[in-house]
Amino acid sequence: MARPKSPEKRSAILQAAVEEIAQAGLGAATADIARRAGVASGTLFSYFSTKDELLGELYLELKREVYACINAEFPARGSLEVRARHVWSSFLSWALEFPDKRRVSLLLNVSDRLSPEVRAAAAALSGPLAPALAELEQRAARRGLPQGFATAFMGALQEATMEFALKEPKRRARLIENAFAVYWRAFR
Amino acid sequence: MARPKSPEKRSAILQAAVEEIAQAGLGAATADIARRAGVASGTLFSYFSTKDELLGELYLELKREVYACINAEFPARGSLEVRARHVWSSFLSWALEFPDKRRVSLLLNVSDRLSPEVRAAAAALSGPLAPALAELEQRAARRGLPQGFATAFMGALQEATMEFALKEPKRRARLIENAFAVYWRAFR
Amino acid sequence: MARPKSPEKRSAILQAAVEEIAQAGLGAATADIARRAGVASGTLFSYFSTKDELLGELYLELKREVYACINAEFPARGSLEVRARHVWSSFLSWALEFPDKRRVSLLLNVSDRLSPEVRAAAAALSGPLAPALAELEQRAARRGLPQGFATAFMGALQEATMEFALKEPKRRARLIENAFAVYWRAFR
Amino acid sequence: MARPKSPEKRSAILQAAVEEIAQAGLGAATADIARRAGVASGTLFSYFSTKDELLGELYLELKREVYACINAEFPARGSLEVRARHVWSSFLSWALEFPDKRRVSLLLNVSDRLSPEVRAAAAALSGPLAPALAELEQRAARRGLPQGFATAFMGALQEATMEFALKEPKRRARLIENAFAVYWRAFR
DNA sequence: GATGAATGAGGTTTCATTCAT
DNA sequence: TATGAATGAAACCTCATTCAT
Repeated sequence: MARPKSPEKRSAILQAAVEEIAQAGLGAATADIARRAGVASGTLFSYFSTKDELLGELYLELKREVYACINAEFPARGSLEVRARHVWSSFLSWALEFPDKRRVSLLLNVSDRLSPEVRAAAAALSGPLAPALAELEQRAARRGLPQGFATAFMGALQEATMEFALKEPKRRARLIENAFAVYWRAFR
Repeated sequence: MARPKSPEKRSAILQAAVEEIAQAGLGAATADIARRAGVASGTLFSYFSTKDELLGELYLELKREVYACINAEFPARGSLEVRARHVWSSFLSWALEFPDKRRVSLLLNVSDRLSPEVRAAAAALSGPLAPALAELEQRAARRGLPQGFATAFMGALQEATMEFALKEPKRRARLIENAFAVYWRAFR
Repeated sequence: MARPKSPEKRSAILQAAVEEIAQAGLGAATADIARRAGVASGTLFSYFSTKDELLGELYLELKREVYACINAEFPARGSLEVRARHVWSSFLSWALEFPDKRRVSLLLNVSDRLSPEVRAAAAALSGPLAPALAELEQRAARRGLPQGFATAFMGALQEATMEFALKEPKRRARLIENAFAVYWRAFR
Repeated sequence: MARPKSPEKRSAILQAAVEEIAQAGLGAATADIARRAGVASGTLFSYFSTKDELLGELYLELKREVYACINAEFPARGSLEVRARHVWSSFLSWALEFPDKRRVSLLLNVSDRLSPEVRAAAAALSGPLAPALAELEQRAARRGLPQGFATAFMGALQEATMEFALKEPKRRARLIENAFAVYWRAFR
């Protein structure tokens, strides 16, 4: 199964899935996704043998995209604060530019439809960003917090920040900076 | 009246919904919920006319429960830090004691199946806890953060904390305290 | 079953059935009928052991009512034309005064929910009106038409007349008279 | 296209609907209709998106059929009597040949499940038959009867005739002719 | 006798997936 | 390979009827 003959079609399906799921939730019908992608409903299943496989691939694709975005122009030699701020703001840029993708990513993350394999694969995707996170984790550890906490915390705070940034686009830049200050103060 | 509609049955349905949804997601079948509650499938609809109504009531019930838990023994005359710590730890103990309820609450919150009315009703439920949150918001405002941010931030950080507290029950108490320290440092 | 302790309740149920069925068709829910009648849903079944029994009784009641209306002031000694005209116009008065009852009667008649017994009982209800119809049948027979045709014809023509009388209440009286002329010309 | 949606299947569903509804009324289950048509229950909904749509299409199909039958060999240049007699007898032969279809048509007509659009579309279907009916209406108008009455009257009388023709197939031809004589006498 | 909560079969409709074309 | 018609399990919800109170 799943023999991608045309990468364009594959992308079209994934993109259509984002839009459809952002609107209708994970219950979005495969037929609707296929229609929006401009392919036949059966075709979808020759690219993804199962709806769950589609969801898994979609999740990985979205993760790949965020990480690509964060890793682009990553100031690998900057101070930890500089690197942390980069992670912070480039993720938020991406999330604010593609709110549908972010919502789908969240929905998938919270759902029980992602196999452990997919979750593991997603975790392995972070790339050059990883060392910076590791340093943050060290600081967290010094404060008696477990491995992974700093990252989870950043994610959670970004989540909260997003919500407000979407409501008030005008103050967006300031909000992002001020929220980072909160984060940084906690770990400095 | 022949037989009053029994509050026990209503509770049984809500409780069954929690368990079923925690396991199967919001797509859990009403028939399964009814079966688990020990009532006929039709009975569920005489307590909640619609699946969406059931979900809404469930959400409110869960919110009522957390707030009841937080407001119990609320140190209304303590310092802000004391009150914030109370909110922090009593919420976490509820969430850790009833992880299913927390998960369902989260699932509902993220979903698009809650009517604006329900969301409004849920927001109106916080009670004596409200003034403490308001004070936290004032501090956030002084740091250029929008109204509501402090609360959202606390929620987000609790979310992250939960995840780790569930993984390592033994270090739970320490984790909760340390994570609060992080929170407090950010706003102090 | 079916032990009518309170004739008022029985009537209330039948009246409610008329209104509910006129609006919602024969699929009207017994619970809705009961509610409209101001009795408990279970009570309905102590007056009529089955929905079909209710429908049958309702049909008979309606027939009784039309016939009572037609037979009141029946000009038993008038010419056939006088008597036929009386049947004609008194039926139409009733039908126009109680369009709901007429509609329900029609719906029941066309449906397959009336037992042969009920149909037979209904046919036996016509009373003093019968001889007049018998005379009309004789005339029809002289024209090579089968037993029952004249009556069925009158019913069908009344049906058509009703439809127009309901649309234009102002010309009602003239229409009724003119339509009778058509009927009478056919059999004179 | 993979496989064109087959007109045979569509017809089979409509035909099955006729049979099932003739027997069980408009409440006939879609699943039963599908089974009788030899298709899966879901298939029915790919031909007709809703039960009501099925009913509407069925009504139109039946109307198309009667009109086709009446308009075949229509003596457009005959006298009004000749043309009226053609309408009369061709309708009756259709109705007598397909009593189920006639019953379903009647049931639908009396029900409240036909949208105004469908009723309008049905009315627009009469074709070459229309002018003849118009002439009949003129005659009715001269007798003080409203627009539409002559047609409704013919329908009503046919209804009555049918009933008897079904009971006594042997005298059918004579009955039809004699009943037409009654009609014609009324308007001559 | 009256009530209305409880029942569960059955109704319509959706949708992931298969497979003939 | 791509198509979309076909499938049928399963979902939500209704309702006639029963029966404890």
